[in-house]
Amino acid sequence: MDLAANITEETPSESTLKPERVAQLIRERILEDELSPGTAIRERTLATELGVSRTPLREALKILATEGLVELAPRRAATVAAPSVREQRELLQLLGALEGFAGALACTLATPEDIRQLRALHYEMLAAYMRGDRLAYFHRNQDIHTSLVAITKNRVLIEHHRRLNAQVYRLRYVTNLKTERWESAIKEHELILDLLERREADAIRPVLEDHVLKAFDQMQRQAEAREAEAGKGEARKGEASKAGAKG
Amino acid sequence: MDLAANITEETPSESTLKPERVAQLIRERILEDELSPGTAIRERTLATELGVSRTPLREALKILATEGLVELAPRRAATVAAPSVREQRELLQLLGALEGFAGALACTLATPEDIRQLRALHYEMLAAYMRGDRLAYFHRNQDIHTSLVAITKNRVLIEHHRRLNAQVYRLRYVTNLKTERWESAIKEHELILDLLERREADAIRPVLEDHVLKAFDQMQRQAEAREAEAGKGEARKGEASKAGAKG
DNA sequence: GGCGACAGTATGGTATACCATATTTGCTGC
DNA sequence: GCAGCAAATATGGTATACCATACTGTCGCC
Repeated sequence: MDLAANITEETPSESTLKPERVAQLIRERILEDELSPGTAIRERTLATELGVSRTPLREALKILATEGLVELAPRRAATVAAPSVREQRELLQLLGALEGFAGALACTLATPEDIRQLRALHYEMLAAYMRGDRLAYFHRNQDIHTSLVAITKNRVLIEHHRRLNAQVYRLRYVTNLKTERWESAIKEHELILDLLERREADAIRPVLEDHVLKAFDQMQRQAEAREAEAGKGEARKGEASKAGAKG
Repeated sequence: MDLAANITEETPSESTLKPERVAQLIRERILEDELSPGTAIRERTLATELGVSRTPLREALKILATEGLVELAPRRAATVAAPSVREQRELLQLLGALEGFAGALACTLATPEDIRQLRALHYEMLAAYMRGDRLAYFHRNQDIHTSLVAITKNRVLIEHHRRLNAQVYRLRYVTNLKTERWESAIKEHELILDLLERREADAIRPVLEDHVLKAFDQMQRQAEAREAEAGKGEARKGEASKAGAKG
């Protein structure tokens, strides 16, 4: 029973509860692709690995399932969510809707300082682009979208956006990195900033709504083209999330 | 140990898991106001009452907390969520945004059959209005909004809308019933249906976005007026949910 | 040789026991 | 009489033990 000293937190039970910390740990593993979509989560295994018992781990899994990051089936191991192409598109569509609404609101609410901050992030993103630093580019890109939503000061909106973003995080990562859409994406960002500065709520909304979806659809076309070309060779799943893992 | 036969489900462990069933039970109690906002949820008490142990109950609470229906604080009893006025407005604003987006989408996607169904619900709502059946009126109203969102076929959107709706359910109930806004609300519904039929996505969106918010703001004004009039007399909380109970 | 059934094992589901902490109450001292 | 502290109790947090079920591997029968 003494092998439970794995985590070695300095504050054993301070402000955040264990299930939430555990959930955060798993969240990070999922977002960092240490736990890839479709992976079965063995409760005893992961619990021992994290140095906790199954009870808080299971509560964490319930949280993550409600957030849509893992999928629970009765009497079956929890699996890291592997949204179908259809669901991926649904997620991005809603994400775009939220960002479009946020952008329209931001046209009223954004202070000059807010806009300056966004432009700063935009330039940092450009810098990363020039350096070819794809990870930094990706993160600045995320920051811009997150900051735009944050301008609304609507915490409920911010939270829903955060969750949706987490659900498509890997996807956006791949989308942003694997496509040759950088130029147009950057142009769109510049357009968005301009419209925000000119307070054109009606114009900014459709741009934001389509922004991520466009990237997705283009990625889809590329993926289909690649598939048609390669023929087979490990289709990198992502399609049928309910397919058995064995076989 | 044999007193666990309280629930008396015909299928003890079929498709739905216990924590989710428990969550649903608590959800219903919250929506039906058996558990009113701010109420402390005693784990042992409620667990015994529901005929389950604390383990699935706690998992259910984690689910409900993630959905925003209950609030968890470290080492403190879970409480039924009591959103502040500010958060209530944020919730309604996002709800409106989702419905506005859904309505715009529906202008493209809705089949004549969909629109007929909506009109049917609308007339049922009018019937309830004429009868003075406030509960039926409320439910038909809910059905209309839910059906409109369902037209999009976007399950992610539908689910987020459902959750937001649950969070403001009581609120909308009160809003719809306690205000003298029936006429204008009905007029708005008729406008919405007309615009949907004429496929005017750009016009329908702002109507839906403001629809619920308008009702809320009017209710707020009425509440303030009533408060100013009554002076004191049990302010029916709803304001500061984080305020200490002691003092 | 293949298919099916049965048994053993592993895994998720639930209950319970135990622990730490927070709250409350009563006692004591000022 | 009030305030503060201490102890007891109640309550949430976690671990573990036990149970039911699903999966797997093997054996036997067709």
